[in-house]
Amino acid sequence: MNPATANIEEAILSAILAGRINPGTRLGEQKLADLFGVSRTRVREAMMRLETRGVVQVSARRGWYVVEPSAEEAREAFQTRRVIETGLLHSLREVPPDVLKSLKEHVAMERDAIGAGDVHSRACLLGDFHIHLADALGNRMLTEIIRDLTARTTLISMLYQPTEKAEESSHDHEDIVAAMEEGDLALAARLMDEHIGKVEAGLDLTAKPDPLAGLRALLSPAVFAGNAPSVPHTHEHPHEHSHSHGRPATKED
Amino acid sequence: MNPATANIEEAILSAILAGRINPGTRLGEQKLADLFGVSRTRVREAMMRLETRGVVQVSARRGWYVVEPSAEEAREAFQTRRVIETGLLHSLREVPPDVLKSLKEHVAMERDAIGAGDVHSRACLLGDFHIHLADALGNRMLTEIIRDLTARTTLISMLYQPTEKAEESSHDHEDIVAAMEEGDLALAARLMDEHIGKVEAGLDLTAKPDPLAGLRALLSPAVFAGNAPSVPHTHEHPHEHSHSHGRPATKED
DNA sequence: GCTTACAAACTTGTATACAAGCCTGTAAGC
DNA sequence: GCTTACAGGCTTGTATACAAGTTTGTAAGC
Repeated sequence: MNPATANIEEAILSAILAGRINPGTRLGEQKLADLFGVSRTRVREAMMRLETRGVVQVSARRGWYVVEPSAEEAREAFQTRRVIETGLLHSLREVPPDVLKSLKEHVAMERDAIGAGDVHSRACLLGDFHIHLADALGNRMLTEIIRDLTARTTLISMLYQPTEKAEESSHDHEDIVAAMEEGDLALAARLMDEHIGKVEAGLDLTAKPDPLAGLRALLSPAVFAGNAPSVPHTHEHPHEHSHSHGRPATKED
Repeated sequence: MNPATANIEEAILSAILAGRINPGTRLGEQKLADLFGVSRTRVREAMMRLETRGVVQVSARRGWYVVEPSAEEAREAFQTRRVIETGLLHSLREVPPDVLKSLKEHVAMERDAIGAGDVHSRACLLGDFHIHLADALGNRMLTEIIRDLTARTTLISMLYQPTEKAEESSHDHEDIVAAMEEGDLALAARLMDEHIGKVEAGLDLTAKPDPLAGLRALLSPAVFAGNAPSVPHTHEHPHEHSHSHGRPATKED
């Protein structure tokens, strides 16, 4: 594949994984072309690839948007992750020592980031745990699949997660690795199942992603008393939610 | 997505799934554009999407080729399928009656096709069983993932499978469905694991895909006795193997 | 007869121009 | 004051032209 196109694709995907791009964000072709110093053609290629991978969508003649998964799609994504990640642990007969070592190191880094209050790298690390696990197996197909799924669940969390549970997630990861170390992979699989279930349960999927949520929060209660001032022109695209209303970008696990 | 692009993508993918396009086949942009009555632009879009999905590859300024998975990639693909499909069965608590019904119908169709000696639809059906299983769950993400994986394993089978085992595969499918009917999903998962393992074991991954295999078969032993006639010009691309040397296109399961 | 060099044809890579549609801002009419 | 119609700007959709590289066919030289 063209290296420039691959770079754009990778840059956007990892920005999503790191929680640095919000769901619903508009990605204009020309703007990205200028940003990366390439022509629109390349950007379009990258976008179409990302569309195939399920992280962006095109709205005809309006632009490319980072996906905003529906509640239904969220359920599917978590189900899929559960199937694959428990299946992965179940299919293992034993855990290679170097894999175990690198997973333990990863969990240690999670703990440190949480202890240091480093919100950003914490968010990255928590999502990366699962990718790291797949990667450690040396199966690139599986790694890529899980990467794409993680991108989606990251976006889902940004839309639906009302609370942060970084400590709990990290603890779960620790327990999973401990079970792997003891060679009890069935237990590890069960813990993973519960872990993903917990994360999913922590979401509020009934709360439809509300494009106006950020706006409403700004409006005073007087608005609802009848004497409403006209909604100020935000010059914001109706689909482009600014989810950047203070809540740190946390990943789903 | 553009409907024309989607059509091309779908047409090529399903042709691969049906075993009607061989691995290594060259897919020229202009040729496809003429065939589908669209411009090269659309064809390129479809090709890039298929590349993301892992079924075609581009060779710079030479053309697009249907992938020829290496032995290593073949192992990864089967491992991935095993992980996902056993994970899927394990994660099920119970099997909805309508799903069971449709799976039983599918297996019956397999039997009929085998009985009737209908090689082509048999090949289609055997691969479709797995897609059908995922589809029956109503999880579109999982279905698409398995579809892409099945495309790859289909190509792998065409490259490496020395023998056909349609009856055995269909029997395996029957047993899996039977276990599902009895509600013993752990058994179903184990059977699935063994089934995929059997299919993989049936391949000869040591036999590297040989671009000249088809050619050698045509040459008389005299060729190797020293007085070799010059190899006839085949006007065939060096990478374009004509795997269509008699063996019916069989899928891996 | 065999090898090597060269030219022509063909294929993809990339950019750009223009077409088509959507959104926003403004003004006219009620 | 409010609604509706319209124009302008902006963004993607699509095709096409040209650039760059690969393969193939041919002929000259050894």
